[in-house]
Amino acid sequence: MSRDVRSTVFLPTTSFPMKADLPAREPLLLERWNRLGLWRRMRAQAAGRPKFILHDGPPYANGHLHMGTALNKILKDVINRSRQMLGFDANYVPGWDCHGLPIEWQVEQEYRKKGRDKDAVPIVDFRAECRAYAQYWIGVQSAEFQRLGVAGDWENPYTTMTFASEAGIYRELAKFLLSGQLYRGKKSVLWSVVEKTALADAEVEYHDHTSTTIWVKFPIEKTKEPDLSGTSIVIWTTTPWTIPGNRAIAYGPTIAYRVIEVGEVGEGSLARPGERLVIASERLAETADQARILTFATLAEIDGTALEGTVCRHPLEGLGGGYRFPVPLLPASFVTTDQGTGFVHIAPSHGEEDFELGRRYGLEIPDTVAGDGHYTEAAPGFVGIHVFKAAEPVIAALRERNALLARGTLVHSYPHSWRSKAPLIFRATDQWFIPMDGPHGLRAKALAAIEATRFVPAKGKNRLRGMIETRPDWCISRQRAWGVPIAVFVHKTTGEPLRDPEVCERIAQAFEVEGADAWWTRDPQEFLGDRYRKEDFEKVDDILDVWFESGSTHAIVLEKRPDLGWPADLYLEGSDQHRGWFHSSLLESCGTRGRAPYNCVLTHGFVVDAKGEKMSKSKGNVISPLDLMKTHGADILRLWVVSADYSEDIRIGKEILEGIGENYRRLRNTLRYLLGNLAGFSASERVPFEAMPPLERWVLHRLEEIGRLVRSCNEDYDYVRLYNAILNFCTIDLSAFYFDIRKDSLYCDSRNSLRRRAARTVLDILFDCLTAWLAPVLVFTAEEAWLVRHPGEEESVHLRLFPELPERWRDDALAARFERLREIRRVITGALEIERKEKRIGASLEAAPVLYLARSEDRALLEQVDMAELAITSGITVVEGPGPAHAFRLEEVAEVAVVPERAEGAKCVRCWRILPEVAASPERLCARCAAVVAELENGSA
RNA sequence: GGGCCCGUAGCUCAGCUGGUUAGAGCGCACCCCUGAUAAGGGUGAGGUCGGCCGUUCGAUUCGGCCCGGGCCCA
Repeated sequence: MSRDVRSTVFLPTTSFPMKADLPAREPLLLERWNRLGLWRRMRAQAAGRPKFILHDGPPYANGHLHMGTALNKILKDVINRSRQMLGFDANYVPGWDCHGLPIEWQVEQEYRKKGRDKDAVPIVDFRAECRAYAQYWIGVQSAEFQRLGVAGDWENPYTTMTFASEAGIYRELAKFLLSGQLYRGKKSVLWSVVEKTALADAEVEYHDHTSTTIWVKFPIEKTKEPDLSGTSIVIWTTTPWTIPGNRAIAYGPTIAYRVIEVGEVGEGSLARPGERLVIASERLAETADQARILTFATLAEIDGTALEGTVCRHPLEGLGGGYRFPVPLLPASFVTTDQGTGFVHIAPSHGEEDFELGRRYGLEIPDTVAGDGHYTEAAPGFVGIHVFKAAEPVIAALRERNALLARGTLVHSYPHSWRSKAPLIFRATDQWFIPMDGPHGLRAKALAAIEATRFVPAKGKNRLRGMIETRPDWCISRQRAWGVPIAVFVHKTTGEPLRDPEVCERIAQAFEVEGADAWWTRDPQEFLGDRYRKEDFEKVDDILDVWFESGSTHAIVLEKRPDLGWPADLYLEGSDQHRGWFHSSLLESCGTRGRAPYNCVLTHGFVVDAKGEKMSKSKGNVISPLDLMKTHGADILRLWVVSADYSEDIRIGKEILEGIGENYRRLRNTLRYLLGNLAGFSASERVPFEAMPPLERWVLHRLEEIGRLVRSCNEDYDYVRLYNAILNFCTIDLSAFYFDIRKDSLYCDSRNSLRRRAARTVLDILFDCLTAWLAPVLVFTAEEAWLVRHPGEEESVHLRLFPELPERWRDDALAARFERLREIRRVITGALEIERKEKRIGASLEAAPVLYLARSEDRALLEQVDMAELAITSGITVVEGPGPAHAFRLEEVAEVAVVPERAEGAKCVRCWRILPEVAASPERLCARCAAVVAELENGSA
């Protein structure tokens, strides 16, 4: 052999590295896209196409990204990019939720560190600091989202705190006000009597607190149940000061109760022998013990349902001339027998459950306690006493009336103010509500809108419907500073809010110019104009709940921006947003526009650890997307997103990421192999479909099939299915079959050979398809691969569309033939595997098996293709018949038998096939290779 | 405690309206190749379909209970 044969072999060559090194390479691609102005180009290119609008649910502008926000944004990005490549104009405008308590809280904490007092700072200055704080985190999060490869209008996002947004949100509120869908009512909220303000849940700390507990007798006045007449209901409470506010007693309809008559009592007992009491059976022993009742007789056992319609007298009846009202017994599911007596005293002003129950049954909601913690005139006998000092006076009054059965103390977890550390109380306060029912029928509209909306997965519909069906009126007011004000004037004598469109418009215009601060800085008379006098009105100082704000983004973003549109095609958030954004957006939009702001709602689950448990700092199982960026890269994270079923909770952990890495390498190597074998490919080399060998036509058939899957999976938002299909295609069809078979042709056939040219034509198509299909997910890798093949300053895979594949490629009959061929091939590889184990062969090219086919259809199949080529053997002999008994067979492949034989002849030094003709060649080349080598020598000579 | 939901091989997922020995890829084990080489090919072992009890001729698929987990309320 005179020359280096290896140099005549067309081995793959590419600059696309096998090692991805994503953490280093991705930032370079991001820079390139910024230089290129890729986003603007994508928009310009899609101008005029049908729009696809995924409206971004605004994350809260506070803190770094976590796995949940990363999952959410990546999923949105995959969908948007896919729609863009499907031929839509998928503009994506990211947004941020900026107002609200957490930011106020952070700013206030910074104040405290510096020893400043928030209340001493003018509200407008405080709001400015909150604004700056939000702006800072918007910058941080924006950079982090972009690092994940999320494409969007990052230069022009929306936020809820721009002056335009504040004005827009106020205009939405004004729609509710002017249409009569806004009323002021009472609500029981956690209240600090020290700061004289309502507190939100996040401002509450729970500490142990020692409370005085009391057992109180409520004499029955009226009952249907004869066993109950002349008895008293016994309640237990940890807040004696709420007794003046009592208006009802709750019982459990499924709880068993007992009527007892007190026998002997111990020393100091407040119980009187002979008196009759009603207590839950399960709580009897404990209660008797506490009351020092030594003996008692059970007079009757009754079900909770027997208590229906029973009415008691108030235990303080007559005190200070008050408490002369009936105290009804009401059924409630929250009554338990874990503690107490199985009866819960209900003070509608002083507890959430109490309040809701009171509202449902139309109870009075008295203002028994003022903001500073002192009893009002509504608490006769206690006026001016502070509730924290009320236990003894209340107990004394109860004892006087023989209404106290026992007292004690209890150490329990109790809410305290995070600021003053003082214990909190529940107190009825004025709040603003949007009614769910009534003349506007918001609930009915919302339920109808849910029916008209597509939910992915479908179970989301039930969840949202269930919440809308049972929710109380929407309380939209908060007693805070950082938000859009409920800019409403209430008439001092009528108590009615002023509903004047001109006033509202003046307020809105002021907000547009100088932001919502105007509500605090301007003279109210400016808003009221000439027709009203500010002295006649009370200016509301509450702000809007942030859920109303984010619920209005459809109006201030989709409707207002000319590059978007209303309603949205899709809202996509985590499943917690059934209670949150899906919910508030639905109510806001139904209240103002009569329908949902979205046509489709997609929900995803939560990110959990490898065991399926939630990630938390205390468990130490938190995985940060920002860390993964540094160790794995965004494409790995993105691949993780599409490889998981987002309709359920999504696990992440070391093993899972390793698996994703394996799959990533498979995809990357597929692209690399394509690139390597496409070196120097040009259009002139292309072979028309009709001239292609069956194997190529089969690959094109598979491509066409997957091309349709790409479209249907996008329609269904089913990325796992698509991802698995593409991965399996690369692994089973390409790597293990098509690529393996075509190596011989690609490496050794003449450059002019039809077979090699057809193969390269198909590789080119494969490259086009795979880079496009992977581009929405592997945004960096697909771009990197694309640029290797299509270098150019202005080039980007993200400016492409998914290829339109000709339907004529579809050939189900051909696919069926290949299915059978691959079955037969499996019998051959199975037979060769035994030979390998027995060390009779190594490479499959060392074999030239005898293939016995009993079926004539199978023999006909083998006439259309070269089975040796498909099985990568040096030869094959096809014989009619069942084959000898010792032949290799597979149970699941009927009527196929293989007798392995070693290939006869010598090994071609170029293509490594073992053929008889090579033995006769002085250069040890097969006929094909000899011709190719000659061709190359002539060409180079 | 209540509402909604989930639980198929080590991992990620398929399994239509109940019906033959429950599938795929990855991983794993073994073997081969050394011209995709921190690659590639082949063969194989892995599942009492969370558990228990029902309905049924028959249940991974329907019902109940329990266990484990998640979201939202309380």
